[in-house]
Amino acid sequence: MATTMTAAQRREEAKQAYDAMLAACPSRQVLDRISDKWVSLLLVALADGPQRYSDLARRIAGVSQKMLTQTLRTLERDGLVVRTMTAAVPVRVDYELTDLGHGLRPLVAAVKVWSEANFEAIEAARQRYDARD
Amino acid sequence: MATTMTAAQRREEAKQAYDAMLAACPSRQVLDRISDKWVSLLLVALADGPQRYSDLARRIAGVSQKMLTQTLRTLERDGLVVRTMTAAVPVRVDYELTDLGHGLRPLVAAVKVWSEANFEAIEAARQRYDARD
DNA sequence: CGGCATCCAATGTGATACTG
DNA sequence: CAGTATCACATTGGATGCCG
Repeated sequence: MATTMTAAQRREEAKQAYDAMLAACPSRQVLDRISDKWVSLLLVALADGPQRYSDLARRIAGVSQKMLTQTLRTLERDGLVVRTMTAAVPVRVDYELTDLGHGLRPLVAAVKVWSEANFEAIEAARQRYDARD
Repeated sequence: MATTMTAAQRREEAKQAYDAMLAACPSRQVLDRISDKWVSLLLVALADGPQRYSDLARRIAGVSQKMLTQTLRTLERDGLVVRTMTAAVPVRVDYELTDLGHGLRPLVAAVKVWSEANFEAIEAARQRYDARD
């Protein structure tokens, strides 16, 4: 039986090692969280100040209602964004970066700047790679 | 017929708008690319210098062989990493950051530092959020 | 207007087995 | 050692309809 357990055991160990690393390495969780397609985009969009839900939906072309709401919820939960609801008809909801969110903003901005500066180099590298044998 | 087309039309327009934004906004593509769970981890792991494939697999606990290879391939294609194969028995393959990759490294490192510094604040925000009614 | 719930298709990811 | 190939499954994400 020992041999038949080996695979499962290794899997278990690997998973535990991963979980342990997750717990021991907080940056991993945060890194995973902001390594989200829409998070960075949203952070950039909110950099200009408070925005209405519909404004965000318009500014971030291609985002579905579901993803926009979902992403905003996680950002709110993580304390990076505050949601302000104004009771009126129709309802008005604004989203705004918190201090915590503002702290992350320059980092995302830096990545954005880097991306714009090095986009051509990456594009060239891709073409070189695809053209190779 | 005009009414039945509306939904499809809106979808088409949205997609075109998204594609246009992708083309017009290069940072979007790069942002999406580095907004990958394993890319940032790999960049951090490679910061110390060249690493063998098996070393990387060991250092980044929880990554599957498939994801490791796949991520390394895209990084190589994007010109952020170089792959060096040494013909021997057994074969030896090393991965190393390029100049381009090194340029991105401090940015990822900054995010990592921020994550470690603000992890507790985020954790606290989550608990506050989850405890709310 | 700003959502939420549901269903469904596409994609991502992992486990496993096999190869030079 | 450093992969590739395949299958199965989980997650993502979009479409749609309904609600306060």
